[in-house]
Amino acid sequence: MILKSDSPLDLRLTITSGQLFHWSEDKGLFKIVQDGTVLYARQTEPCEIDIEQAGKEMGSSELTDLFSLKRRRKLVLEKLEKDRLLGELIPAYRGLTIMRQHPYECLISFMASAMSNIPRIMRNLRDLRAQAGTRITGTEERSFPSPEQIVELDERGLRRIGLGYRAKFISATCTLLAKECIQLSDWSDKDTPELTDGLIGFPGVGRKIAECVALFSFGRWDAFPVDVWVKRALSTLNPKLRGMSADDLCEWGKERWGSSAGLAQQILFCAARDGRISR
DNA sequence: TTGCAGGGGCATC
DNA sequence: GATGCCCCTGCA
Repeated sequence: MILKSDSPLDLRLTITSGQLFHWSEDKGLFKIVQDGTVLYARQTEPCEIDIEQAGKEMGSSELTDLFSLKRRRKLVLEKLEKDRLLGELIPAYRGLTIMRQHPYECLISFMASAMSNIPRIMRNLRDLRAQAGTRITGTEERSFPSPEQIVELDERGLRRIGLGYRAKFISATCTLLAKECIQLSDWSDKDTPELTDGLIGFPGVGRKIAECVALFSFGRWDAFPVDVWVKRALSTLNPKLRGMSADDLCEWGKERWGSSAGLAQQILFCAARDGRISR
């Protein structure tokens, strides 16, 4: 299946931008595992991605949604380009978009990311899938385990994977999800503050993770997760922000960029990580 | 070898 | 609101 975008869409930039953990690459072919599906995606043109899949088939509208192709990204970028802090960074990240992941998988994945680093996070999550997930037919991959499967694995199993102190939180959150039969997708009707407050209700989930889940799985482009990279980027670009707490910077970012805050955040994160914002 | 930081959160003060 | 602790890894 061919996915077409009305503006440049950089598959590599998007997949490797730190928003998604369940992927691997072989010579430009990206394999993405999510929600019982394995996607094999390749960039064919600047605005075009070729996708094949195995397991639970996604329809074209679901794939369009996954890559946020219905969003007016061009308008968002035009707005950010006029911003004094971000303007010069935009050309390098024009093809970057925000994907829309499965909410539950996104939540647990970002819980696993706390005080970690990307290679380790991806390894932990790959091991978690391998040990507790269900085989996806037609592939060697296993899906992300359900809350029940993680509860069964137990905190000890999660610790053996190397999740450390995160194991207790992940186990407790999955116990809650299973016992209360909570479907996070039912939370789509909530406005963003209500949604993030609800997510913060889970053990081990604070402001940062809640904003990530709102942005990366509920399509809330008004969310603004602040991690150490974004914090560093902001204090370099605007010294007045130095010393502000992550929570205050979160408010500041939402205030400044509104419905474009999420993409602004992702650009700041990538630029800081890529060394484009000199310290 | 040791020390430290890495996409946080929570309890305690 | 600040501080210490949670657990593990990779890197200097």
